[in-house]
Amino acid sequence: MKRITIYDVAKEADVSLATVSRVINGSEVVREDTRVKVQEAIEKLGYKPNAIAQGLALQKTTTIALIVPEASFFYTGQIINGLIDVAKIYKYNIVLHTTTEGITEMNDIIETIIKSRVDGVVIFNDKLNKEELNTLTNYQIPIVVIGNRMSDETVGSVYVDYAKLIYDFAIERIDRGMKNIALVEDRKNPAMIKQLNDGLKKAYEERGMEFKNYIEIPKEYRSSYLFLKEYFKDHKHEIIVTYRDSQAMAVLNTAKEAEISIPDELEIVCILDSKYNAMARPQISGFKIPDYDLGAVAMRLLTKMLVDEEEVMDKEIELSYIFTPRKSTK
Amino acid sequence: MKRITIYDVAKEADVSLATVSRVINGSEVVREDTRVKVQEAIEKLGYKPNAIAQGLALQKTTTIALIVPEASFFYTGQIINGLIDVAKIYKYNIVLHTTTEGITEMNDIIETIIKSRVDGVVIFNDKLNKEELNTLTNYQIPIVVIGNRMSDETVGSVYVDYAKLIYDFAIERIDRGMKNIALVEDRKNPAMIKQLNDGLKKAYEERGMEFKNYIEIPKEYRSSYLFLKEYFKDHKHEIIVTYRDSQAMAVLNTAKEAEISIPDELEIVCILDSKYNAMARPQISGFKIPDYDLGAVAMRLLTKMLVDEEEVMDKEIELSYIFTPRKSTK
DNA sequence: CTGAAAGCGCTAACAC
DNA sequence: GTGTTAGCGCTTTCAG
Repeated sequence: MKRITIYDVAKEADVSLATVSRVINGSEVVREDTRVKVQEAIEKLGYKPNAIAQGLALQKTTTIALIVPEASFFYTGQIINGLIDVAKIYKYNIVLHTTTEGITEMNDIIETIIKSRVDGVVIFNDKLNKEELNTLTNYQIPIVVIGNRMSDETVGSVYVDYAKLIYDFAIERIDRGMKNIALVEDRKNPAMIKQLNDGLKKAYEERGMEFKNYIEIPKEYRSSYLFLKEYFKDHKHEIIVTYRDSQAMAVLNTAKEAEISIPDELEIVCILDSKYNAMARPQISGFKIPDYDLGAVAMRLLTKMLVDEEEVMDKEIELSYIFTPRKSTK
Repeated sequence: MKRITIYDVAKEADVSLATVSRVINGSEVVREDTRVKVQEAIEKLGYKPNAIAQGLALQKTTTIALIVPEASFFYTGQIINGLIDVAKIYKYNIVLHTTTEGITEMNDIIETIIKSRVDGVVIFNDKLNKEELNTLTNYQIPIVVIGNRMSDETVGSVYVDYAKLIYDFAIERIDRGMKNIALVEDRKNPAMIKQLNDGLKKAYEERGMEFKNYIEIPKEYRSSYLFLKEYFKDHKHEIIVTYRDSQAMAVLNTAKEAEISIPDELEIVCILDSKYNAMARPQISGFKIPDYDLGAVAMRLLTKMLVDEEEVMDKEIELSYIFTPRKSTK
């Protein structure tokens, strides 16, 4: 099947290529019968406009780049779904880039993004430093960050305030007399853990105490599970907070093995809720983070920035969350 | 920052644009000093070649389309990672398309894929019927299917033979006297379940029996869990096979609640293994499917097809699996 | 080894 | 309403 172009259609319909172009783009100024004639020619030849050529002519690709940390599809799947659904509405294509933990290939990614002339980029949380961000903004590429508030004027951000989330939670618990709250490190999400740590610190300070129960997983342990198994031999807390479901389950399993009764002696709370929390026994409490919305709102914000150029107020959008108490909470 | 083009670089370096193009593309025939001169100009101006224009000129986008079912990032994440890693090596970009269960927007997706002039497409399992596939092949777009063997000559496929997998397993168990094996329906993955069902049927037939324990989840139940809770009141099996981890956990939880002892009275096996299987108590046995490899091999196959045009032998690649017995197996 | 010029497929003034 | 034509930014013969 020969590549068929707008010229072929023009010839077939016996009009100029300009007219075909008008028909394709739904321009109003085409007489009905010629429109039909062109449509038929298009149909007959199976013509599909070449988006690349359109992109060149229009200086617009209707494509955005999405950068996500590689391993985390477990946690970002819903966000991506939200993003894609909105992108579909606005006919945007998404090119997917992933960053591998540790390997700083971010420069390569930015390089290909610039070359590919996408209209905008959405990036997950903290994997972007100031300098890299500047490279992008220098090339006038609108950016929306998911997961972190960004103070930068030029980029948008959509996030959940984890510090506030855990702060509110901690204050409430402390005031009910549960002063022994602990937070489990998560090597894969240092930025999140920092926010949680900050929130806890603040809560404790405000109640005239100091937050000390940050449970670090020593490097020599391959998994949280293995470490916690040891940890519980001589540690006790009233509440343990983890970021991911798998860590919550590690706490759950090791606590049970140490014969710590849940929820009577220990409450377990997982920040990032998932269906697996509900499948654990006892079921683990969690915060319902609006992941789908994070993606959808981010994409919506980006399209707005793409249309209104600079004139989008409110480039920082904070979404809220809901605590879902389950059996791991008294 | 003004958009800077190859002309600007040419002017800056005082050469023709043809020469700049040669430098960009690493053509051998450029004298060293002019190459340096051009490089410096590129550096100075911060020039990045416009991939869109290159695409137009070369009739090649170095981009492939990836189509995955929307909800399933949980199960396809690793496959995507494998695919992306290989794509990176060959400098291919990936545009991501998702299909929503039930909604037949496949035609829209195919439409945009054709328009976007990608070099090839990778699609997950069975979400593609013959007709849609033909649309793509008519436009000469190489296709690789992940998850199903395809008999079609023009498309490649990378898959695990689930029928064989479960057949081997069943034969082994039956011969050890465990004749009461059951399979749980999975509405989200009918094609997979069909393969499993076929494999079980074949195994039973060969042993002079009939396979009857296909556990359908009636539509009125919102989750497998709710149904299985009822089911176990008057059903008993020696082995229950599920496709996804969440179903295995539903079996696990409901069986425990029905005071069926695992693994003594009931063995649970999950086809698609995951870390959550290992976190359950007792830990659930599973088959280690080479998901990352499925993606990586698919992408590698596609690049081969892209280069060698038609001349790729062995367009059907079967990958194997490993049974991982855990505590849910005696 | 380098430059001139045609062409990739399409859009958008500008004429008619 | 419709056609003509000049780009969009780059690659690639073909001369020189």
